[in-house]
Amino acid sequence: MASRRNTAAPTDKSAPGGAATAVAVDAVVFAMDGAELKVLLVQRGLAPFKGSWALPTGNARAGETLEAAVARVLAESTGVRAGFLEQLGAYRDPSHDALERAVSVAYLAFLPGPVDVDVAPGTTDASFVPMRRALDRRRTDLAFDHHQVLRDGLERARTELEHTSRATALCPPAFTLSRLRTVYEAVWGHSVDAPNFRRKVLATPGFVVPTGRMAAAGPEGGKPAQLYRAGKAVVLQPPLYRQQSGGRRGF
Amino acid sequence: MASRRNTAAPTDKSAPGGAATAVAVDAVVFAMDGAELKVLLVQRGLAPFKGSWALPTGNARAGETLEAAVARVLAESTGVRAGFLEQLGAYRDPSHDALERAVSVAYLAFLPGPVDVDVAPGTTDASFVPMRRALDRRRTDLAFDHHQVLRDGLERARTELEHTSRATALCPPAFTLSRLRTVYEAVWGHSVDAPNFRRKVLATPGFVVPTGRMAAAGPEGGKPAQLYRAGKAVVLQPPLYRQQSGGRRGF
DNA sequence: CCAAAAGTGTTATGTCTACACCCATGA
DNA sequence: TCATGGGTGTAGACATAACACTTTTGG
Repeated sequence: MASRRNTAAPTDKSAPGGAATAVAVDAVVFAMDGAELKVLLVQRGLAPFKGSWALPTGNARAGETLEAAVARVLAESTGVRAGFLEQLGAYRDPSHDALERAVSVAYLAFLPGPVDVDVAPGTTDASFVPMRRALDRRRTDLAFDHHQVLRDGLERARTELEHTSRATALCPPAFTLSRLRTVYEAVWGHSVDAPNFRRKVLATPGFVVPTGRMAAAGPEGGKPAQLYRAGKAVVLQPPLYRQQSGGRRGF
Repeated sequence: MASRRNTAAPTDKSAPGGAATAVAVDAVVFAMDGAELKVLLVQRGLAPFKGSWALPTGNARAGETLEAAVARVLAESTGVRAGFLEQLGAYRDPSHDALERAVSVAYLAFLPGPVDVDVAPGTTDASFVPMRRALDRRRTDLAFDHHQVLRDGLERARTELEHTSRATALCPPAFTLSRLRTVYEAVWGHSVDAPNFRRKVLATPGFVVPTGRMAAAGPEGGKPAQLYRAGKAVVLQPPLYRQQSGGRRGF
């Protein structure tokens, strides 16, 4: 899954010449793997939290926007390139020493599937791990306040799926409505009625656009499905409501 | 409106003994004044942006949470105390010099009405100004990236009113449903049908609770209205939808 | 009595949910 | 022909918007 990378080592420090900015950026990168939602984690090889898992993180450089910083940190520490990174919030790290990590700003990104991950110098492992495992404190010990950041990222993703078309970012360029539905089911943690889902998606102009092509039928048969691509709409009006979180089947 | 304060001058710098944290906090404080929405601004008496208006802002101190920092900065620079401050987002200041304001974290608060505002040392004026004027670049020149922060704050307030009971924070402890409706109209920038609004608010359990008391009738007469107080519900289910922003009457 | 504002009723229209049912494919 | 999954139909429950109407006050 993760391969040792050969490129030059990132410093993971502030840019030489610039003053220490004390601003860290964290990346919450979600990806679908089959019907399962996974998140990108790295295992730290250096203090603090050596040996713990963590979200990809690093320091912003002087003169760099936060978006550029998180994209660079993500690429340098895992080799992963994310298209759109959306700000999740700012976190005052409880373990902050005065200059380093005075504050960290978390960003959220969606990928269609798990991609090859580099293990950068300073880390001992890096991979996409199932959400359920990543959020379980008994099984995964996350560095800094990354447990809270990850929880917030999941909650943000859940409401994003209700109100925007961002779910298509968790699908490949061409996808069936079933694939899109499994995204909703994986993120929300409960099943979604297929006929009604189909109608609501197609009734929202610009959510998905038919490609005219068909997907191959599954190995067990079944009617071949129409292939769609993401449309230009961003806001879903009306929204796609998830189940009230009374009976939780999710994480 | 604004009174000169006599208390000790805040330093508006990082705490003595702590290292420079480079983390600024900004406060977006909304208040209702009659049927109008206003925002708290201060006129800067010091560089940078001397003479410009700005949101109350200052630096976080070492060891201080962001919430504590913004509450302290708000109180020190205007004398205003806000109950609940909600994080709006992190902004990389385009005009940042390496150590100061490397990043600023904005917070949002609601007050029932304009309160007395102190003019702290380092500022030449401070008051609640109408949203329309504050957002109009030709009439109000805001320091830093505060124009964008203010726009984001208004947009956040608009969606908060749709999905949560936060609108009650813009009302006094006891209020009529008409008062609550004017809050929605002021923030959304369009009128709301009174009968339907009433029904939806009362149908949402825990949104408002009747006090049993009645408000006095207005100067021009009219049936006296029931007084309500805020309930314990936070999320509105179903939401109170604002008008689609096709015909904008607002800001 | 009139104007003003609170509050109730009503109706047409739309939306959501749950589930029955049909269609096309692989084995 | 059967299991599997794609796709359509539909009926009841529920929510919404628009507006007519009644009630209670001050002038």
